[in-house]
Amino acid sequence: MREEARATILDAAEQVLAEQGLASTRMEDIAARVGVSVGTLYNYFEDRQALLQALLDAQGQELLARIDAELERSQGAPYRTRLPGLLRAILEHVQTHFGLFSLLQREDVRRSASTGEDLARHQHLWSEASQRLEQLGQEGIAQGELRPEDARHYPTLLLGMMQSTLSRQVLERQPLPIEEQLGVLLRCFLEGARPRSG
Amino acid sequence: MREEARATILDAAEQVLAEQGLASTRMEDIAARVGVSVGTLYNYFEDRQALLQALLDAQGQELLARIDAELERSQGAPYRTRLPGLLRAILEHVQTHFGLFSLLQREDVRRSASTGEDLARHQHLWSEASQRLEQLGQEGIAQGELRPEDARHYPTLLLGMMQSTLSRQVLERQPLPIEEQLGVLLRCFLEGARPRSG
Amino acid sequence: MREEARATILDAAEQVLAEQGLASTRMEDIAARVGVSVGTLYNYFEDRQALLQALLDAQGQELLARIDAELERSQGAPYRTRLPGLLRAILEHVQTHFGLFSLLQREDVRRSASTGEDLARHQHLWSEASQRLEQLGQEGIAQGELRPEDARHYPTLLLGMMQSTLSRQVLERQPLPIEEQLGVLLRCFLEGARPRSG
Amino acid sequence: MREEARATILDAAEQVLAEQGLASTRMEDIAARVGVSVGTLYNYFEDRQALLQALLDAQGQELLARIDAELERSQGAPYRTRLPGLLRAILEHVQTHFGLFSLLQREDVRRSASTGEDLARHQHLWSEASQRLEQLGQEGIAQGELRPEDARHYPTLLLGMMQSTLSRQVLERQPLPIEEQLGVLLRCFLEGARPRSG
DNA sequence: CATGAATGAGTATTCATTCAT
DNA sequence: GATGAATGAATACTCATTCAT
Repeated sequence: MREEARATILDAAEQVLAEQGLASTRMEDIAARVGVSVGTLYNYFEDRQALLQALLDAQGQELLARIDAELERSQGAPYRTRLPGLLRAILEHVQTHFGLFSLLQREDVRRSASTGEDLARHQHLWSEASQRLEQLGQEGIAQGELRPEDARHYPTLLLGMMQSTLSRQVLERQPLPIEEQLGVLLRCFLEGARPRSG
Repeated sequence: MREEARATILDAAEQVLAEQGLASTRMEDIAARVGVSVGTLYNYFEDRQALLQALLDAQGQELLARIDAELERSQGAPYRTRLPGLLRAILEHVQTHFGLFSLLQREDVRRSASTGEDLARHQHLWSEASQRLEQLGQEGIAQGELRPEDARHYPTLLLGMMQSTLSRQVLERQPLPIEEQLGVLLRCFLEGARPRSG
Repeated sequence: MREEARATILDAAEQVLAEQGLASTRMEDIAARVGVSVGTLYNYFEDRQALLQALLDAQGQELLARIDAELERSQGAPYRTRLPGLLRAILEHVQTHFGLFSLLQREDVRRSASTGEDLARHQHLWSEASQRLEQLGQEGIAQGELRPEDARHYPTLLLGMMQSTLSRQVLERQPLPIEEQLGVLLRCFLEGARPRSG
Repeated sequence: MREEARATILDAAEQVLAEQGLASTRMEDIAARVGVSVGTLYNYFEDRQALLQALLDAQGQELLARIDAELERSQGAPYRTRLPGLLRAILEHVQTHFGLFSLLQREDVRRSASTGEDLARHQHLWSEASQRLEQLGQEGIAQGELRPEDARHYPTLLLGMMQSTLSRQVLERQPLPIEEQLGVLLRCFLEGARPRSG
């Protein structure tokens, strides 16, 4: 199966990339991890760039699929219930693929592309995810759970808080249980840092 | 002046880096931007790594200096006044050096260091900035302006929101006036997204 | 065959080295001589230093092997017969690889090694060869053919005389038949320059 | 004084050369040793090659002068007395400048010269020294102290024995007193290694 | 004359990519 | 389809040399 082989390669690529970083990951490293020779990589991907791109695309698709699945699952539930579910889904995905998630926001991928195609894809993923969050946000507003004022910034802010939280864990090598992260995020996002009187 | 020359080089390096990205910035590009030959770069910096490191260090120092200056200026003022000032200082700096700011969170810098020294420096900058934010946060708590519960996460969350906001502007090529960003950040951070009744 | 390829490269390297000298032999020169591209050299040797080292090692091994073979062959024969055989073996080898032989006594190789490992190997080769000569010398003493007094200097002196003889031939571009060299060496070493009366 | 400055530079050059080797001695190293700037070096020597050449020439001249002085001093004395004096003079000189002496036999110097001029000078020094030894040898023959048969090889052999003796001392880091070296050399050269009966 | 910052040609080394087997 | 040796363009870095001060 062609697709199976591609997936195997992408898995290996993600591992190596997470371990060695973008710049120091050589095609041979990936091949070695898969257990094949470099030539084989080129039978499945046009070139290095295409492989990386495919990896990012795959990750993006997986994340979106996960988001959609969660939204599907919780359909009809109230915003207060759906938001935590969605955030947990994202947190879990991003934590699993943290190495790549960092890469997603990195410029190399953008820059190293001769065309601006990569940038477009990245933008696309980001905006797709934002859209889902925003849609849910509309529900929140409709249910009186969110201030409508800053609505269009909520996705960005939420994603930013998630990322910095995860980054900090990596830097300090102190992983936090997902539930705790979730609690902090929800409290701060929904209630704000200022005490609510009464 | 040796220091002057170093600064000139670092300026050029920042420009080129922001334009071309870490991976595709060659020493010759930087030299060309300064208007000197490669050899000259090596008269001022041990090697490529040292130059990049010096650049990051300089940026870090500048940011911390700016933060400290602002804190100094607003000393004694109430938290509600000081926080916006501090955030504005950070926003302005980061916006000015956005290209590099992205770099700061990129792994290449971490990975390419054999010793892991870079990681340490990055950690250090990050934690220094966080410390300042946290100290101010303590004031906020003391003045009853902040919930003490999630205090240790506030710096991380604030920095994360700032970064994602800036990232989005870059991706969408729609710069936001600083005052507006500030407004969104303060409202969301302090008041939260959920409407405050009454 | 990996070993075959390595040997081919080493052969080419020796030629180029002998023609151009250590300092002006570029990796590309060697590659060109072999008829491959530079990259290929690096498929077989870690780096320039490793290639040179391998070359010296190979030469050393070959010389020692030749010495041992000759000693083996002449085993049991009287000293007066064995010495000429041994010297001829050495002379032939050194004459064949004269370019490299000069290199062996050159400092670059020593100095360029960060670890001093090269020095050790050179010492080792030199002392291995000396040992064989010394052992044979012991036979000579036992058979009453050598004064025991300066025994420990004989190997050094013999090797020195051989080298200077060969050097002179190179400088003056007047090669001497091996048999003649052998004659001079044996007469001078054994009988001395002062006439033996009677 | 122009000549004085040149001499100072050459002294420094010899030191650095002996310490670091030909390949790793940079013009700046020499300048630093003298305590001047690189530019100054170029005020006294055309280029690096010229400086090195001047150094070798100076050494050669010094050695020849020393030999001539010794020959002058011992003029009229019997061969048996003059030879040790001459050898001692050479040994002392070579031991003093051992670093350079090694260099003298190295090919880099020859090869790195675009013209074959260096080779010529080296040949010249070598042959000048040999001539002196040979002349003395003629006396030895005339006085019945030397076999005439191998006369033209004596200088080469003597110089070779001296060099290998010195090399060995360097390699083994066990300096030998000059008198002892002299003894070994004279005995072996004059008497040979084979016992003289009766 | 001395200085030493600037120069830039020259080289070792890497690694994505190809293609004959 | 898999292989992996060969390729060679690309790049960091060095250091002899120059020349304005």
